[in-house]
Amino acid sequence: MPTLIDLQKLLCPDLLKAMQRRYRILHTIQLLEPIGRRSLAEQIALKERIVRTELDFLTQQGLLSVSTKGVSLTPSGKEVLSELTPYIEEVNGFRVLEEQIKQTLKLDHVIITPGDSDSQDWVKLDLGRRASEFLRTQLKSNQTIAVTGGTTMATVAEMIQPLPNVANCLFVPARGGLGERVENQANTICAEMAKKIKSNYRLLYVPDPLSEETYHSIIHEPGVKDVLQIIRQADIVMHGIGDALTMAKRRKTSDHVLAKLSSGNAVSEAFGYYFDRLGQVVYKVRTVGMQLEELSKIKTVIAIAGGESKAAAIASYFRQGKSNVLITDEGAAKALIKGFPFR
Amino acid sequence: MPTLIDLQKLLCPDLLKAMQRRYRILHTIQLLEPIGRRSLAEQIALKERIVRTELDFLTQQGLLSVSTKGVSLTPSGKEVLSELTPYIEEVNGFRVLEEQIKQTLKLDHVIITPGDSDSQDWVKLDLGRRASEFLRTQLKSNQTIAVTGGTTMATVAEMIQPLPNVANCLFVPARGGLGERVENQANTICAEMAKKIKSNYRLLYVPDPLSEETYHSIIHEPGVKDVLQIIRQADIVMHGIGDALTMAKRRKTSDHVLAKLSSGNAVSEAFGYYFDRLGQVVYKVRTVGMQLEELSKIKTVIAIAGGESKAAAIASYFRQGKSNVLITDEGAAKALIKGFPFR
DNA sequence: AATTCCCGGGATAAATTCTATCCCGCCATG
DNA sequence: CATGGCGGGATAGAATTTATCCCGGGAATT
Repeated sequence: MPTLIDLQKLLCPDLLKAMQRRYRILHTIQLLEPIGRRSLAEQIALKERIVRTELDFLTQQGLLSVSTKGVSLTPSGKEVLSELTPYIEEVNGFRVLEEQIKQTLKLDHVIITPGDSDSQDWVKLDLGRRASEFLRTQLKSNQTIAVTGGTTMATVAEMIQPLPNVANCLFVPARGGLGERVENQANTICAEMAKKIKSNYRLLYVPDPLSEETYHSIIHEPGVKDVLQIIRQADIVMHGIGDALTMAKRRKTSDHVLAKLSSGNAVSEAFGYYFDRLGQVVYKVRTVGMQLEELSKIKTVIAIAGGESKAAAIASYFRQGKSNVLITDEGAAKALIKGFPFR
Repeated sequence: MPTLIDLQKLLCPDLLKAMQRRYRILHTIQLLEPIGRRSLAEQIALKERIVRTELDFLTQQGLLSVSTKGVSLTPSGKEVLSELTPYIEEVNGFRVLEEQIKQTLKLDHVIITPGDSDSQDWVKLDLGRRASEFLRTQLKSNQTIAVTGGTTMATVAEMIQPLPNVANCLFVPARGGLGERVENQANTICAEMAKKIKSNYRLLYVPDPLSEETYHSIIHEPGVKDVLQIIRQADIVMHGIGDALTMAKRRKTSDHVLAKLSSGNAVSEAFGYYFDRLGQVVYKVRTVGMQLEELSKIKTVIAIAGGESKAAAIASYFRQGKSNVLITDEGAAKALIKGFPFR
């Protein structure tokens, strides 16, 4: 028994595309509001005259309000967007994709957002928003959440909203500081998330990576030892998946290690582990924090990564990865299913 | 919780309009196939170039097949049309209209078809089709069906299809012959319906109307007496509702009777009864056959009438009418609800 | 066999809509 | 005060839609 969408795909496919386009416009406005026509046009790769036509129409329908600062969603615009989301996902065939990936990678949950983070910034924001919404469904009072750093995790912190029914949680960084911008460091993200949902946090002031000598010395520091203990007892972990060489360079890895990663055909990186296409660990940097083996004991491990170019890294990580939830975008999902690079 | 249609009405009303137009095209083709572009354009009041564009698209989508005789629905075209019907009715708000009329006229069932029979012939055909489909849901083996004459009833006979699960039914004319074309007479319609569903029929060879003297004589004729007995025991009655003066003229009513109908402000006619706007009987012609009072004893009495111009007659009849099912069209339904002429 | 009617496919011209691009004044921010 | 981003205004060219008509083929009717 076909749904209305199945019938409309056959009877007026062009107009479904129009619906998708308007949804995308509203959705992007929701993430970036208030935003002007030209910026929006740039974000969603449409000419400004076309965006204007659509904005005029949506405003006329009462879904947008216009000011000199830009356009924003009205309350009914927000409601329409929210109610429409499942239908748009049905149009996009996301349910099918989610199920395929779920079974292929043997996961408990897969969530796919529209777009491709490689092309549009708002897609990564949306990943963050969906990840925080998923966290909301899982989180209970008095729980401990360990989070990693990275740009995608930064969007989770940016998009997370207060959780009224949850109290007295504890956020900890899953690993030490990174050689990157402070706002993408686990400590910063951890603190921001904790503040936003009015919970506590502990920070980890250790370099990452570090020498064996320093490692053996630093793990006995009381301030470090305590946090490590908390990290190991986390109920939920949220982490990104990185492209191996990109992450290595970002972390100012030495030339000889870079050479090793290259010769080992490293594809992905998570928690200091570098994996090749088959999921084999080709390098491990010494870190203070959550270790890959420890993930097996944790009930909810959420991986967040998107972009078509990340598909290989995602597939590589999940060959051995212990995460049981993936939040990704349409670009990555389709590339995963295309069989590149796995199977 | 809004449906997808509610959301699409707001976000892309053009999509719904296009869907409605394509539905109407497919629907009209189903009723009149095979039909050419120019005829179809005329039927649905669109320019032939526009119809061509739509036909090209629908053919490309596999819903139509094209021959030198005209276009027809493909099997999947028929299926799509069938599956889409409830959605189109939701778009058109027919459910709401049906419910309103059901409650206003205190009926068991109301069925509304798209269009207005005043404007397009295919709408009357569709009334006939829907009426025969409804009959199919009600009819059981060994039942008796009494039918009247008229152009609308003729379309029921034209559109009815064999009923595999029903046997040994008996069709009888609800009243005697009319002063009109033979194909619209109750006898003809009765015979045609019976033949189409492989059942039996009895005919009634009596003039209608007739004098008191002839009446008292003819009702004792064995051939008439038997059929009258069967008519009174009918399980189902299907009848039309006529505009009073139109019917009177069609039946070659005398001038003095016409004057009486006019002075009595007759609005509708059924079973030889002429009703004014308030449902009062202003005139009764003597007929051999089903009488108005006898309808109360019959379980299923189906009235079939459409066209905006018929709304007054429908309302007038139902002020006192004993029918419990109405099958009408959108034009009549909307006029009924507009409060003209009742309430 | 001839004629008529309706068919699909072909075609042109005019009207309408869409699209690309740029400009102006206003407002907020640094 | 300068700068950046905003909405609203505007024109020109491109694309699509719309209106209308014609031709040859096939089927039905006379």
